[in-house]
Amino acid sequence: MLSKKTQYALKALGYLAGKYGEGPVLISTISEAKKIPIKFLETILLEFKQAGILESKKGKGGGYYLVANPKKTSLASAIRIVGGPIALIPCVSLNFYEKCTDCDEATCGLNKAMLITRDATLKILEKKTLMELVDH
Amino acid sequence: MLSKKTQYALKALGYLAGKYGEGPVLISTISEAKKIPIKFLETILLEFKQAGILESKKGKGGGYYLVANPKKTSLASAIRIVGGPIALIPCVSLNFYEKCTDCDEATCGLNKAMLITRDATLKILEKKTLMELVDH
DNA sequence: GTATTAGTCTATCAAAAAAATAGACTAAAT
DNA sequence: ATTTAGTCTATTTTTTTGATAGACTAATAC
Repeated sequence: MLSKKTQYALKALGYLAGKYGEGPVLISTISEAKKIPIKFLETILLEFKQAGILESKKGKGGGYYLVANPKKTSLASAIRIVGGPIALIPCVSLNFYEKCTDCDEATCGLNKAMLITRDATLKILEKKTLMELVDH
Repeated sequence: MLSKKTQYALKALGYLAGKYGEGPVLISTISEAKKIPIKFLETILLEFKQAGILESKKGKGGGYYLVANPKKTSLASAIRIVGGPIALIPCVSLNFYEKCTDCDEATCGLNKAMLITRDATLKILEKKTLMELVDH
């Protein structure tokens, strides 16, 4: 299950994707529209800015906006920025890999099963983009 | 990511699947083989017993064993017993469903994307069985 | 029938992660 | 200069996860 932070993040990105090309959107606007605690949302948006997905403008008429076309960013990369692993167990994670203490990956049945699962999940999340998060 | 408890659970079931038909296995044996804290493992095995996956025998020569052929139990059901949701967000979970507070599922883009992801994951986890967890 | 073995149950406890909040600071626009 | 709005640092609260202790009960062997 994705953490609440990650869910908030995806909702916020979906909202911004829907406003793409319309200039900066206030944090408070997103917060109210998507029912996200404003201070929590601030840190989420900052992380995306630091990752290069979002840009911001200060002062009057400021806010956050997507740098690139929402079709350019996959859900997988968005989740990784803010939420961490997509794989179900660490020994099968691309970006958050950790070696098992008690088993040999070459012979571990669990490893193999989870690897297949991760591939299927990833295949979808790499293909889907922020565009798909826009409500209709 | 699956909780450590769920990972322990799958490892334990894999071990028992490998010993299927050979009579009861001591908790302590599984604990040592798979490096699982014994008291933690006790509660996990109990949960599986209560769910009807495992059976146990007390006293000398006792232990835990699989009730049915390991091919009969899917990874999805094993995970659900001990670990909870497989879906990435609650509004898309079959067994741990929770309604979103801030969106309409019919029009929510996130909901739709996560539904597709869940289906793909589930398709695999429903097909794979405890048999696949056996090391080779 | 009593000693031993091994699972069962209840109760906590500790640590880590997740979620939320507060407030001072800085940049930009009017 | 003032207002607006994002940035940064710090802290707190809550929840979840992971781990442990010990008394109890059932079954077997002798």
